[in-house]
Amino acid sequence: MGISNGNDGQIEQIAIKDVKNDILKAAKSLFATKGFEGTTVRQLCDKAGVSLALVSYHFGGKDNVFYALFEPLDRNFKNMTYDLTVAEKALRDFIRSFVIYRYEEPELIHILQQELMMRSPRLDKLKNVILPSWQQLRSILEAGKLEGTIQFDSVQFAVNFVMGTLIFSLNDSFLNPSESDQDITSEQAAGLVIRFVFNGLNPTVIK
Amino acid sequence: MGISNGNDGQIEQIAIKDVKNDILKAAKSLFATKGFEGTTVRQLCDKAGVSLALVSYHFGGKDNVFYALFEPLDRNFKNMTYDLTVAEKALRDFIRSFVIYRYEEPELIHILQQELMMRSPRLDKLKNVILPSWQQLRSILEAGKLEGTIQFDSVQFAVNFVMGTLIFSLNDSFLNPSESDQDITSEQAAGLVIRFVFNGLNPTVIK
DNA sequence: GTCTATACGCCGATAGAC
DNA sequence: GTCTATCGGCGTATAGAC
Repeated sequence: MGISNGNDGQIEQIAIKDVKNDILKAAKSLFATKGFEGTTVRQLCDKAGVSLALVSYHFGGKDNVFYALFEPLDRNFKNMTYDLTVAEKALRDFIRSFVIYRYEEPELIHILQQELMMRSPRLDKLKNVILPSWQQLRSILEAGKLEGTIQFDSVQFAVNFVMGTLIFSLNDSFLNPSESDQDITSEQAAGLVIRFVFNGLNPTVIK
Repeated sequence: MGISNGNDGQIEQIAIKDVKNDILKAAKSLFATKGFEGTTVRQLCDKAGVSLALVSYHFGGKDNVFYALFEPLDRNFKNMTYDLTVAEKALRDFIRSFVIYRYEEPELIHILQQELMMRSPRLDKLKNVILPSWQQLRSILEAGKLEGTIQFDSVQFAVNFVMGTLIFSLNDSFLNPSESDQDITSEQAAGLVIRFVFNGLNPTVIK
């Protein structure tokens, strides 16, 4: 149980083959590029350089490898809160931390998006990871509306707009084949997203 | 070949069982809710009320059922062009037609999103359907920047922002469990999206 | 054209040797 | 703990009767 690092009680961590970690690393990469169902346990073990049986032995099945991937993310986002009395700053912070996390863990976020789009049966156990963010954003937006600093007609649409912008704020090599990676830092990207969203939600001129 | 309606040369179209169409209808619904790979040919035929063998007989395999779904969309979007000399209007029209089409064919668009997210092997044959839209939007935005009516730093990000907003502009029952369907028309929804995007791309006040 | 029955491959999981 | 070999199930496609 818990966050075993594969060599419990052992101090020497370096250069010891950690099968569980190898499988997790392979899974993160493969799930991100081919999807959960599009990845076979055989591919997983090949990439990890271990034999077929070890996924079941260490995790008890392919599904549990998947859930194990999201344990760190779960721990991260649980503790995150925003001061709703200054909604504008809260929104800015929310966006920045999302964009930055996205740059740090692009595969994990991408897998999450895939599962969301597919309405996968695994989402049920991932609710703890996803819904809090959505609800935080909604609370921030509603607080901002009361405060008068954020404007919109429908919370629903506003939440969707912001999340849509956030989720598509990373380049997609398929959709943007010409331009290779832009050399933009996560901070710069966060700035662009913040500007777009803030302008979008503060309609100074009705067109 | 082509758009056979299942009873070639026949005038009487009503109440004749059209197996091909029944399969397509079932496929559209099932692919949208369970994904392409998550749907089996058996489920497909059950829902269509025909026997297992007919998918292969009429379409030559599950894959071809999928591609057949997008033939009408392909024809639609091929002919669509926008007058780039008035970029602001072009952008408005682009957004409106996208949102409205999304309300008319929610399943088709949803399937497209799924496939995009999964980087599915089927995307290659769907390039003709997807890339033109992306490129049109990019052209419009670039024209607007020259014209001075649309402002942004990075085309890349601007395209992604707009597309993200568009794609997430429909309600997701999973992410918004409380609110049931909002009674909003496609025109109203288009208006909301247009306002968000236009404000987002016209930074009148830097915050 | 449409059906039922079946072939064949691939997947996830496990048994059992080491 | 890790391996190889194998089981049972399911998915697609097809053969063959009608």
